[in-house]
Amino acid sequence: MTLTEENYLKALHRLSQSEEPITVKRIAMQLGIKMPTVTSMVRNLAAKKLIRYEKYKAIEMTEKGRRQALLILRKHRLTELFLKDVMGLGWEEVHDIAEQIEHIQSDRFFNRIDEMLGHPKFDPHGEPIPDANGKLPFFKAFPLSGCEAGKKYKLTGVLDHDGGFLTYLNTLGLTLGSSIEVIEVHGFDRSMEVLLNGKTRTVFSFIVCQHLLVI
Amino acid sequence: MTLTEENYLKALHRLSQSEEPITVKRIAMQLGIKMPTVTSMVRNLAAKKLIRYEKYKAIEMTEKGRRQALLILRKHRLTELFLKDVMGLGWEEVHDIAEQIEHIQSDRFFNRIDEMLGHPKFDPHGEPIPDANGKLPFFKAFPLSGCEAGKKYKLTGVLDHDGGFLTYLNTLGLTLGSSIEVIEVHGFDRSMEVLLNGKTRTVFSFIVCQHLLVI
DNA sequence: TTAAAAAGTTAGATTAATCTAACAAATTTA
DNA sequence: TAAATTTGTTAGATTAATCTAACTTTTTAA
Repeated sequence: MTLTEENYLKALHRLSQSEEPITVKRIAMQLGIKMPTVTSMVRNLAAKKLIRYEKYKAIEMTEKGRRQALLILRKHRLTELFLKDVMGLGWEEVHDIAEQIEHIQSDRFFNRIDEMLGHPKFDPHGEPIPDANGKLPFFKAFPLSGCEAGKKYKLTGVLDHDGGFLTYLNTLGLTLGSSIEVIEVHGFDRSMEVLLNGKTRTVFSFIVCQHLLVI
Repeated sequence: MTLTEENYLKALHRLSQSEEPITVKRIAMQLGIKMPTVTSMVRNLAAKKLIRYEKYKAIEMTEKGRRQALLILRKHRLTELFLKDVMGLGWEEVHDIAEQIEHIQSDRFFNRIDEMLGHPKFDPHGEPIPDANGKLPFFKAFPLSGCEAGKKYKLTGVLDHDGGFLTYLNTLGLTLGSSIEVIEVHGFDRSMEVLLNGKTRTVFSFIVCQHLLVI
């Protein structure tokens, strides 16, 4: 596959996540190119059985196409985590670099990254990381705000990457993988009494709970 | 610069290291492509002032072209070291991956690699690593076998990457950056009495000395 | 010193990815 | 439902990087 084809597959996969059908127009907007360019590329991708395409009809990904897209997504998400956790780069700068590294062809390289990160299942946005076969786990991380009192969860991601919020989590000793036990949920402001890592007891406002992704 | 242009510059730089003039034929062989392809590309590179080119004459790199080539070489060599020392991949497998990663566009990424490696000046083949401005140090590492008694050197690379040799160096506590003081050189077998890191005293055979690169 | 060989160039074709202009189909709306 | 709008396709051009075939220049060697 060429680099361009890989980028189309990624865009296609992203578009398939919404309810709207995948159209030539949407692909063109997603990639910032013109519609005729898309028309010719979808014919090419269809010839390679990566998508199903009929003139004037909505486009669908095939199982093969989805698998390829997820393998690229896996490389992208593992790379982002690696750049951040191993190389110490900031969240705001990792995306553009991962966008380039995701096209590197080397199983050894990405498997080693996966190992060094301890085979993570989610990226810090709470998005699941596809496995080496391009398969996704059935479940997805959800915000702590929807959780029940008396249950225990694991922090897998955050939805606010602002310095302030992350610093706040750090002072609580809360990192990816930490346990969060919900002791009580206060109805009046939807704040939560929580026990962190079985040690620290504190209160999370509803806003905070909305930004913490757990499984 | 396109990926292809970067690869031409790398090839050009490598060819410029030998005594032979740089010809269309040699470039074509180096890159495994046909001569007419090279002819058109050298016209392009000349238009960009990266090389000097006149029909039927030998090709020369300009200062600008050399600088670009060295910046790519810097990325390549830093990447190789990183893959090996930080990610634990083997010497035999790092080249192909570095060949791809050297084209990543991100100063942050490579500067961070440089930092994590402690700003290495040489790769383990004894080849100097160009600095962030595409400048090479004036000197190059040389084998210990040519060194004088009574002087102190720093280990910067090895020419034998066999497991056995490296294990031998490890048991002596010798790593990149270690100091080696030559106490005496025995004329009859050209072996050397040495003091390692100011502590361990031992004897290196001529063969060993030939495989240790120092400055 | 000229003929043969090697090296280099030109011309023209090909492929991937893009574009604009013009036309066609599908959808929305009056 | 017919006109207007939106969406999609075709046709043909462009650019980068490559090729083959044919021709030219330079070098080597008889």
